[in-house]
Amino acid sequence: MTKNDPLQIQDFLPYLLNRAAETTSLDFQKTYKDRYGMLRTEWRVLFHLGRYGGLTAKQICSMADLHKTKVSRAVSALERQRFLVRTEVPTDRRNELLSLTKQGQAAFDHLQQEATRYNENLLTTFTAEEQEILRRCLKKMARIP
Amino acid sequence: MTKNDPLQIQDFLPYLLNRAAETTSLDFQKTYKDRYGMLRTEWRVLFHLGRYGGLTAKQICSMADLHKTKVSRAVSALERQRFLVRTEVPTDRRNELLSLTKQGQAAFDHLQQEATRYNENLLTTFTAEEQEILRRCLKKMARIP
DNA sequence: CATTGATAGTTACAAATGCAACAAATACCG
DNA sequence: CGGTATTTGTTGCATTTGTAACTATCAATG
Repeated sequence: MTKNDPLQIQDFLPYLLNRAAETTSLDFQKTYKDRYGMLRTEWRVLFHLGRYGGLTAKQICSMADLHKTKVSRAVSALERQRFLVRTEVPTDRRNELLSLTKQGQAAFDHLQQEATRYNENLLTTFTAEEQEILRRCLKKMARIP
Repeated sequence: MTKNDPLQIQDFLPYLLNRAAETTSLDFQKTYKDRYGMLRTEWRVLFHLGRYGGLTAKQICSMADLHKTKVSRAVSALERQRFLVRTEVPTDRRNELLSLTKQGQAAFDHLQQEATRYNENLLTTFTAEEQEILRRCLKKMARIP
């Protein structure tokens, strides 16, 4: 690709990233949508709570780079389905500590396994070096430290 | 990462891909949203038309991996803003050939330049080898031939 | 050609999202 | 203290999206 060739769409990274993200997300969605009735954001919140334990909505917002309204609604949905509970933090009653119920933990355990399997399966087509580079480049573009 | 370590969220590719896709898409959106009043799908359709000339909605669907309703609405919006026109195909009046107006072509020319610049800027942090691997891995995951 | 089936594209309705305004609690500062 | 500003989280409303049903045209088959 010389500098003056017109840009191919498949070389435009936001486009490529969106397509890869959609393809893989829709694939993996099969794992949780029907069985647990979760949306993508809910799965993402569940994953954070399962992986990192009790968190406040604010913490999830910044860790997952999600807007607070999206998190607020995902938390409500997960609460409604009894996957998590809120507990007041007495020292600052603006915060609510979110933690998984037994049922939420079970769902997380299962989905984490599936996620691991999906991920490993996806990565098998790449060499170790490619995996390493891919991860590093994606993190940089997503501005994840 | 040994096989039995729990999966880190930042190593789960659908998650990483979504974050990178959102970050870069929102960045680049600054270029077209205010100035041309386009949404992401509309920019995507415009890009395809500008890059590959007259196409039918169906062709755009399969090339861009977009659902036909999304394309239909994007086309209507682009038409309303006089970025494209539809012309009947006499041999099969179900098809409509979509082509850019002068104004649409001008917007495309400008945005393609911006896209190239944005892309090159994003890629400068990577080595040539990394760029190559990144592109290849993303295409494979997006199932782009 | 008449009937049935397929294809291109649109539309109606429900669900999800983004944005701004909001309420409640706390922090800051005279 | 008392008032203003910040922070955490929710809600209302407009916009966008997904799904399914729909229209219009064409193809295939008897």
